[in-house]
Amino acid sequence: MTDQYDPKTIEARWQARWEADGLYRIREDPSRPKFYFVTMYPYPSGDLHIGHWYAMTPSDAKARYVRMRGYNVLFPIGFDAFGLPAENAAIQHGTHPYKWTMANIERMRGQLRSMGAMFDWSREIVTCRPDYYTWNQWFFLKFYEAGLAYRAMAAVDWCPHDNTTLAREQVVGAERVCERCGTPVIKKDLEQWFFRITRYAEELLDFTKMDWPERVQTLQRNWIGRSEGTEVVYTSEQGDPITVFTTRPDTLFGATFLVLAPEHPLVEKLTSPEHCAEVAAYVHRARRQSEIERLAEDREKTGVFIGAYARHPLTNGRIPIYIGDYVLLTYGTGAIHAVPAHDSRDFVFAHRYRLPVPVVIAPPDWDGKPLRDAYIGEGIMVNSGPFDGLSSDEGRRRVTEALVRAGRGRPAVTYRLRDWLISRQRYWGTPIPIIYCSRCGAVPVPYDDLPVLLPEDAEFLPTGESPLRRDARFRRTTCPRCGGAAERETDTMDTFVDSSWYQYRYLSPHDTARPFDPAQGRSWLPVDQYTGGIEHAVLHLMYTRFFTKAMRDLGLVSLDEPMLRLFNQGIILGPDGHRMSKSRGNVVNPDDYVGAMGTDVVRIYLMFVGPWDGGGPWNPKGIEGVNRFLHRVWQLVLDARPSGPAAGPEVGAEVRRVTHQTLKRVTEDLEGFRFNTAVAALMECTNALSKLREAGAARSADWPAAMRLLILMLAPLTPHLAEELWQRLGQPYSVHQQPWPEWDPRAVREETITLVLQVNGRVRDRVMVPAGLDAAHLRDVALASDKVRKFIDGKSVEDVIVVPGKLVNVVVR
RNA sequence: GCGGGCGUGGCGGAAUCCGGCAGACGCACCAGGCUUAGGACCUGGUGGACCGCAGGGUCCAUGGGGGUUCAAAUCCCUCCGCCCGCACCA
Repeated sequence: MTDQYDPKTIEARWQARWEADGLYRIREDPSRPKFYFVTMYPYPSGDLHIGHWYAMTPSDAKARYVRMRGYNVLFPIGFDAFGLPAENAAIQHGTHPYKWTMANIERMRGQLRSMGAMFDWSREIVTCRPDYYTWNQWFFLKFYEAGLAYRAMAAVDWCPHDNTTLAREQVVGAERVCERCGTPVIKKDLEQWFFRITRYAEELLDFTKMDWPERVQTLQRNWIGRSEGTEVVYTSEQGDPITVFTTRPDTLFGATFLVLAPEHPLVEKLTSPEHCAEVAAYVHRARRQSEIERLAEDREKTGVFIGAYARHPLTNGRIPIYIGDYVLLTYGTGAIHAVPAHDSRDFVFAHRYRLPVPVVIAPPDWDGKPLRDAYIGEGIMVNSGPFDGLSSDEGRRRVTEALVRAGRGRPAVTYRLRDWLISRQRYWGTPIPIIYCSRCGAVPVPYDDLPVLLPEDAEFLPTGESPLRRDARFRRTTCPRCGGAAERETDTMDTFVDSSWYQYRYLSPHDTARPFDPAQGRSWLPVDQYTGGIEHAVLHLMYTRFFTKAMRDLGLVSLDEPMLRLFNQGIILGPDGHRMSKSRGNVVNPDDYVGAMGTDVVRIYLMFVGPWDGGGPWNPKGIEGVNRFLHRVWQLVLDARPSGPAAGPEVGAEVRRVTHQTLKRVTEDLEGFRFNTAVAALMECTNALSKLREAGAARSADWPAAMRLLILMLAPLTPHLAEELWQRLGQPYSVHQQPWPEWDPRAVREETITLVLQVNGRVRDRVMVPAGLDAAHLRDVALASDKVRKFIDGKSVEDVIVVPGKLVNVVVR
């Protein structure tokens, strides 16, 4: 009898040994190809929960597999340590965000180590430390110099609960709530800092230089929202050009009025004196309305005539000008021409204000009568002067050409993407390195003065104003340009700035001279494999692409994209099928399971539950299955009792076949992140070997090699168990430095196959035949089968389809 | 409204890319063994209906309907249901 599998003991022992040996400390090694593997770093919220394990342990398994494939794998870890929860928790618990964060990090370090992952801890980063965030400030200054960072007054999204502005990406859903706390967001006019991500809108649409999931590409593409169309220039009767954007220039002759956004700069100038009061009231209401909860917003299209007219660029027709809050200042040109017959919103508006609705695209089967609804499809142009009879497609081109010739328009592209608002009126973030001088204006902090340190003793209760603003010692400074009294910017940066470039900092986390060492960059970049949740599809994953492109244009890297391959794992739900949350009380603590059954069990169970991108509910029962499996592996490998009769050579061949077939499957599955089927294959293999051992296989000369193969295949998935078994078989330390085995095509090959015999596509018989019989032979085998003959009896054989190695289908009539 | 995805046993899922034995692997369940007993463990069974004492056999079945094909969970069309993203975007 062997001793029992005791994960607690062996896991502690091997973790200590690996740590002592620096087994996972990575150095450059020109003799091996590099592989840079990054999994999204955690936010130090307190305890590592099962979701972290679900994200990280399969990543670790894949990284280990790649390492065994001969690559020099860099697999770092760090902490996304700035952000609101720290501040909120600190307020709640009467502690300091720094203390709270660092205590959490300390606890999570221990929990992360308990995963047995091959993180290279010597490269750990913590973003709330000055040695990290100083480089946020450095990037800010670089961006500022390049015109990629700018300050502007804008109506920004404001979360009244968190008391801070949000990036547009952080406002979610039709209800427009704060991504973090779910509070409905309001609008505020504030002077804020932006990163000019729109400069890269077009390039961000190009995904050809990497291999990212279709899903993420689609989300980003939708978010960027590219529209091709035409800019059309109308002219007010006072002579002001009024530019509108349309995707349907073929409907230009149907435009019967213009609508400007209430905030449009021309509104004040164009409004006639007798409409002034009404317009002012509407503008006021619109502005107020945007400050009221958006939930209450009705979808009615309202507007006000401003008493002014414009001239149509092609017909010179006289067109009334309205303002309406359904026109957004921030999209297109902030003004539209309304084509009520062919746009639903304009249709409603026109009916409400009794404006004409001329049809200029004939709907199919149109009877010439007024439309009951806007016809938004394409068709043949009518009532459009010289363009009558053209198709929409042709019309779009020709109308645009006519506008260009007349100097009244041009082809144009518009994006939905807005610049990235990075200012946050909170304490726990990177101070924005800008100084305001009454004489010199906004002055960047000189590089030599970095970092602008976050004062440790600031009062950080949220009041809606930046906490730093009330810290006079922080705020008051002198102008770096003129030396006069000046004030610091008191907003801090969005924490997504931190995560936009952290993969570069891992390369040289202790470099005090620059954000990262370019020599290290040349050895490791780009990230070969990135793993993390889909929830960052339009946030982090777009921001980091932007950062890399900006860094490229600043000459810091020679990459176009930061991460070549991306895999989005799913989310693991509570046992009740709901998202885990403290309030629901369904949070699964991995420590309980690790304590009871061991790390390796939890690791392999998370990989086994289903496809990694699927996620799903945690089933506490299911983990027993893999626990049994690991115990069975232990028994199989170590139980030396001779069992069964002495084996013939065919048993050895079968042992080889089973293990090499498994090796082939596991290799292919790990390549494709299909951990669940890899584990299933290993279970089948173990089951098969157990049976074979009963037939005497343990005495065969092929048995020891099979055991070694089994252990090597388990090494990425259950690193401790594999190391222990490897040692007990007397193999050299460490199993994690062994090359991944290659399967032997000869061993994999079956000598006999099960040939499926069908009649008219229905299975009627299965026969064992030697592998490699040719089609004619297989056909004869099929026609010789009694069961097949029973079904062709009395009918004529029309055809016999032979798929060598698989099946024969006899077609009868 | 626009865009994307998914529907397979009691459950998680496999086979879907590239058409070829549907239900791998595991959970749960049932029966048996072991045990004073329970648990653990081991062995076997387990989609449905029907026929047979039995060995076994027949039919049905991958959300519904249709199509292509010798052959469809897989490809195409259509409907239904669920999920996700965006949303007054001109």
